[in-house]
Order: sequence, then C-alpha cells, then structure tokens
Amino acid sequence: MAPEKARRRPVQARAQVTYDAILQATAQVLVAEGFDKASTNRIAKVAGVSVGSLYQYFGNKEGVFTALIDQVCDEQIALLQGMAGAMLAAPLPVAARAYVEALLATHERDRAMHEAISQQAAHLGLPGLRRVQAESRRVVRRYLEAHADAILPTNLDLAAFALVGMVQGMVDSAFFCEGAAAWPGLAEEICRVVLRYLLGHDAAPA
Amino acid sequence: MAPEKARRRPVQARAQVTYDAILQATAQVLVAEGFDKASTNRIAKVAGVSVGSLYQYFGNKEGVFTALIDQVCDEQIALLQGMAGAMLAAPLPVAARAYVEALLATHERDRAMHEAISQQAAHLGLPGLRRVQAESRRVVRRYLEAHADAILPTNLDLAAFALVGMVQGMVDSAFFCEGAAAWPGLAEEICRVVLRYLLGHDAAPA
Amino acid sequence: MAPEKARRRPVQARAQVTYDAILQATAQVLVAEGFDKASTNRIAKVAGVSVGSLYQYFGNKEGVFTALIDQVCDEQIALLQGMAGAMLAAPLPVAARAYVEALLATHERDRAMHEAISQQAAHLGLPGLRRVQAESRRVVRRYLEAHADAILPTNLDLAAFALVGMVQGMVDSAFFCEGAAAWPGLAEEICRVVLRYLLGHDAAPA
Amino acid sequence: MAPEKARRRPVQARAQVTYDAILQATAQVLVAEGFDKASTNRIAKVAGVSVGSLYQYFGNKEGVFTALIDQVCDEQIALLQGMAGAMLAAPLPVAARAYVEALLATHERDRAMHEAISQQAAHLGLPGLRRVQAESRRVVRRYLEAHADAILPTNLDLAAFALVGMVQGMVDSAFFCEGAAAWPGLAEEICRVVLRYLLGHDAAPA
DNA sequence: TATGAATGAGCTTTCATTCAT
DNA sequence: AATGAATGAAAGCTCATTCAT
Repeated sequence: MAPEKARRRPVQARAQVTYDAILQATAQVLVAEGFDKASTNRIAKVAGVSVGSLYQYFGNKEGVFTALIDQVCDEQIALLQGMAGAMLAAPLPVAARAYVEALLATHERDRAMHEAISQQAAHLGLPGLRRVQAESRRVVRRYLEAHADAILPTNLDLAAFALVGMVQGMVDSAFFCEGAAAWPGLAEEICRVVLRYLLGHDAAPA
Repeated sequence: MAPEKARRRPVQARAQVTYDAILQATAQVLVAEGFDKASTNRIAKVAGVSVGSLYQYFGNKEGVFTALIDQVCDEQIALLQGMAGAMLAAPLPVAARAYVEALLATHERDRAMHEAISQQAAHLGLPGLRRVQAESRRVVRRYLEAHADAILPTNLDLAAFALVGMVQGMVDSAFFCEGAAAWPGLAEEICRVVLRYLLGHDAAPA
Repeated sequence: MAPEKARRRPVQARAQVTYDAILQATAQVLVAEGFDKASTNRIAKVAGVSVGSLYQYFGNKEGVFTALIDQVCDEQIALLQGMAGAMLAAPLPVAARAYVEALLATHERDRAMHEAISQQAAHLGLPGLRRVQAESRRVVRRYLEAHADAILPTNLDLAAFALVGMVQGMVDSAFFCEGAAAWPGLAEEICRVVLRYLLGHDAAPA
Repeated sequence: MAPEKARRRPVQARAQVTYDAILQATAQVLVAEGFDKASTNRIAKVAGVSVGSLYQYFGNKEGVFTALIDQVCDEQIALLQGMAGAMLAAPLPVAARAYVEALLATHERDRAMHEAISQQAAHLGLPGLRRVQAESRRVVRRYLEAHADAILPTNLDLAAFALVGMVQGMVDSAFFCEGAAAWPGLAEEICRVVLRYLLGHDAAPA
C-alpha cells in the first residue's frame, strides 16, 4: 500500500456521518472478520456506502486504517492526559494503581480491536503506537518530576522509559498468556514491581 | 491463509538444499521487501527454485512462514536453555545481567526479521511467540526455585510471569523507541528493576 | 469445481449487457475451442469484458457454465411445453411425428453446444438434463392420459418413461453415429417404434 | 491433452504387473475421487509406482485414460459377442430378454465407473463408445438376419440401429432417473418395446 | 457529490511432464 | 528400468482503484 494520497476532511454534517460510518465499519469488519477480509469494497458495503465515497474521504485503503488507528490512539492519549491531571498530586501507590488498572481496563475493553490491529496491521499502527508511548512517557515523567524527592531514580527520562515499558510488557503478557489476565493479584504484583523500582521497598501502608 | 495442508519431508540431499534455500529466501525477502512483497513466486525466484518445489515442501504459503518462524523460535529457545544451564547457580545480579544482555543482543542481531514478522505476519508468529514466552517463564521459574530463600516473591509462577513480561516490555520499548536501545545505562536500569523487584533493594556490591 | 458462491443480479442496463455477453462468449468458446480452453480469462476476453466482471456476476467458474446450461435447458423446456399445448388433441401419429421431428431439429440446431456440454461438462449438465427429462415425461404422460383409451400401455408412468428414453436413445444414436442423422426414413422409423409400442401395430393410414 | 505420443507395450511379467496396477489405480481414483483428482501423480502414488514409470508405459495422461476405457470397452464387446454366439438361434423373446438383462446388469455392475467416465472424461470415451455401439449393431443385425422371416422390419441396418439406440436409451434413462432402475416391470417393458417393434405384437406365449 | 460497474495486475496453487540419479 | 525432485505454464480468483453516469 502506498502512503495516502489525498483526503478530504468532512465539513458538512452528512459528510461526517459517512466518514464515521466508514471508520466504524472498518473496526467492525476488522474485529469480526479479520484484516484479510477487510477489503475496501467490504468495508464500504458494511458502512452502507459506495466504494467511491470511501475513496473520496480516505484516498486509499491505507488511509482508512490509519484514520481508524489514529482515532483509537487519540482516545487512548486523551485518557492518559485526563488521568495525569487527576493523579499528579496523588501518592505513588495510588497513582501507580490507577495507571495499571487503567491500562488493564483499556486492554480488556477493546482487546479484540487491539489484537486485530497489532496482529494484522501492525505496520500501519506503528506511528500511532509511538505517539501513545511517547505521550505515556511524558505523562509519567511529569509525575516523577513532581515526586522526585520521594523516589530512587535520578535519571527521570530513563525511569519513565523503564516504567512505561515494564508495565506495558506485563499487561501485554497478561493478555497474551491465555487466562493470565484474570489472575488474582496480578494488578497488585505489577504495582509492586513499580513501587519497588521507584522506592526500593513496598509502599508503607501508612 | 488456511492452516498448512501437507508437506513432504526432504530425504535426498538436494531436497534439503532446496528446503533451506526456500526458508532463507523467505527471511531475506521478508526483511528486504516486506511481507506484502513476499509472494510465493517471489520467494521461489529468490531461492533459485521453482514455485512447484516450494509447494512440495511447504504445502501452502502459510507453511513457509510458520516454518521460518518456528526455526527462529527454536533457536531462541535453545539459547534460553543453554543460558539456563550455565546460570542456574549464578548469583542473581549476574544471572539477571546475563539474561537482559542476551535478550538485547538477540533483538539486536535479528532485529530486522523480528520486526518484519511482528509487524506484518504477527498472526503467524503467535504460536511461536507463545512457545518462547512459556519456555522463558519455565526457565526463570526454575532459577527462582533454586534461589527461593534469597528473594521476596513467594508466588514463583507470578514472579516468573512478571519478570519475563517486564524485561520483554522494556527491551521491546528500547528497540521500538528510536535510539533508546543505544542508551548508556539501559541494561543496568533493566537489571535494577529486576533486582529491586526480587530483593527489595539493589544488589549489594559483593 | 465447488458449487457457486454468490452472484450479483444485473440491475443497470449495461450490467445486463455484460451478463449476456459473458454467457454468449462462454457458448462460443465452448463450441469453438472446447471445455479445456474455456478458462475464465479466455471467456472474459472473448466477451470483451474483464475477468473481474465475470466473477461479479457468476461467483465462480462453475457458475458461468451452469447459468449457460440452465438457459439452454429452459429454452428446451419452453419448446416442449409449447408443443404439448398444440399437440394435446392431435392423433397419435401426428403427435409422435411432431415430437420426434422437434427433437431431431433441436439436436441439429445446437448440436455443437450439446456435444460440447455432454462431452466435457457433463457433470455440470446433469441437473439441467434431469429437469428436461422430467418435464418431457410429464408432458408425454399428460398426452397419454388424454389418449389412454387408444393405447395399449396401462402403466402410464412407465410408458412415458419408456417413450422418452427410447426416442432420446435413438436420436442420440443418430447424431452419435457418423452420418446416421441424415438417413432417409430415420424419423419415420423412430415413429414406427413409438406407434407399435403404443398401439401394437402401425397407425392405420385412416 | 495432446494425443498420446508413445507407449511401451509391457513384455516382461513385472512390467505387466506395473501396467495393470496403474490402470487399476486409475479406475479406483476415478471412481472414488473423481476425474479432477485423478492426476498422474496421484494415480502413480495409488498404484505404488513412480510417475516416471507411468509415463514410461502410457506416454501421457490421456494415454492412461484411453487405455482404461479401451479395456472396459473390450470387456463389453467380448460379453456381447459371447452372448451373440449363445443366442443366435434363440427365439426373439428369449434373445431380447437376455440382451436387455445383460445391459442392465452391466450398467449395474460398473455403474460408478461408467458415470465417472461419461460425466468427466466423455471426450476420451467417444472412440470406445463408438466401437461398442458399432459392434452392438453388428451383433444385433446378425441376429435379425437369422430371423429375417419372423420380423416386420426389412431394412435390417436401420432396425439394428433403432434397436440398439432404443434399448440403450431406456437403460440409460433408468439409471439416470433416480430409482427408476429398480422399478419392477422395467426390463419387461423394454422387451415389450422391442418385440412390438419387431413383431407388431407381444410375443405369443409359445 | 455519490454511485457501483468495470478493470486488470497479480496472487496462490495445481499438475503434466522431464530428467539426473 | 525405475525413481521422484524439480519444473513452470497456466488456471481460478481477489481486490484496490477508477470513472462514466
């Protein structure tokens, strides 16, 4: 697939409806039938729209998928930022727990679509994934800055990097490993990893 | 792609040559041109072999890729097991460092192919990836058992799971985040995460 | 060949043109070049249409042939029914002669296509052939009912079966046996077989 | 398929075994899996022989099938001739009955193979079928000559032609029409058709 | 602007046939 | 003579994309 050639941003209300219908149909087909079945013709049909319209709005097939992925990533980033605002002053154990729970919940919620994208359109998802990771690191770093005197790591970039990576890795593993996501004590253990890294010991139950 | 139908195991010498040539060509095309360009005809041509031969040995397209992935995973598992034997008695800081370095080195070595697979044929790689993860957890668990009295976690399954996930996550992040893999202090930081999780503090400098 | 999967019924005018062109091209290629040469690409080319269009209307290769055969059978059945209406009250010798002549004429007319189908796509023609035979028996039986008091056979189902089979067999033989179709007295002899079976003697010349 | 290029007639005992094994495997595959699955490689494998050997004996694929069909036709012709010798002096009702019964029995016996050939390799079967029909007419004609003074038809060629065609037609119909072959009274009715044609009336019961 | 019929390059797969061993 | 690995033309079919209406 060549990089997208042209797209028309929807300006009228009717156009916005069409645009959204296509993205929604894309998500639906992707999840229900897989990337291989997600042809532009199929997507258009499911969206109740002609192929021609799809090409009017998205330029080419890649454009449809990147738009969908961008939308998902934007939501994820918005969630992160919302949480960051609410948690900036929270004590570490609380913030960590909130972060871990949020990631697990997100994964749980659109697990099917994340899997579909990461397993079959991963190359299209890379830029979005990078954006999410970068924003995650920025948010985490900002938190670490605000709590710098309470934690061991001094290189905050490195610490943010490590934190985002380790949590992501454990969460991914949990969903990748049949049944692991439901383990009792999983979220707690992930928090323990985080706290021991940042504090050198488990949080005092204070 | 349907699951593979039938394959003929090579018996004559030249048959083995053909078989290997096809797998090698697959890796090469995958890395150099991407999954989309890796048609069976292209692979056969690069292998210097006819398409017919490809289908004689692999049954269908999927079979070629899964054979390649299996081969890569087998190597990875062999490496793990070799390391496990050598490191079982090693003190934690040494073992951790070896594990982390090995993972980073592996990633470095066939980065291109891992990326190609995980970004474009991830669905075919799942079984192999699971095998590697499961074996990793088994190896790590065996190490933890042998050192159970020196570490904090008591649920060794959960600990092995967390360790494999966190390290994988940080290593992946490092290669995913442009430039991060080369950061000085990266391996050290990953080890620090591991040690603080297992010991509650950094390892005493002997 | 698998049973047909899906087809789009033509709605626009040009679509109908395309549909018909494909069927006509199929007949032409089948007759002129044989079933083996009648690939979907060849048919499409002869029809002056792209392969894609062929698959839009017929779903798969088998679909093209069965549509053609169905069309031929429908014509044949329509002819039968037309004749049945006109001949129901006719005396046996006249009706028999008309039936035999009609079969010979039909065979003569699209001999090439019947041969092509029966010799190279017979398995696809079976359902159509069955339909034609069943309808033939029905029509003949109706005639026999109307003339039941004038004929020897009392089991009309069996008689209809025998009549349709015997006439078909002799007509087929005539066209199968080089030159036999042109024999003088052939039609007359077939009628004689029919009349002697039904009456026990040749028809009185009134 | 091009007409056969060369074949080596088996001269040694071992060669004859191979030759027969291939023909038998062809029949088996044809009946059990259909013409489409009857590739030369498959046939060779079922015959327990290498493809190379198949090509040594039969020159090309068509050669295998025509050899098989020839063999079947030869058997059929031998049967006909055997019957002719035994029946030449028999009275008409007896001879007719024997002929009809023999045809029905033959059909019954290798119904599957006849169907396989006539439905999927009819073009290869034409020459053989012609030979059988021609021989049938010859045999019937010889019988008619010997009984010329007892029958109505005077053009014996035409009569033989009609007889062979009509009986074949009714027998074929019987097997083509689901269930008809098992009808009670079927053979009798076919004989009745024959006798009325030849005598103008049913045979006097001696 | 929206439609959907039409396009055709290109993919996966099969199989008759060859020929070095 | 026998083997079976290798060949590669060609088949059926899909789908991203275009464009006349």
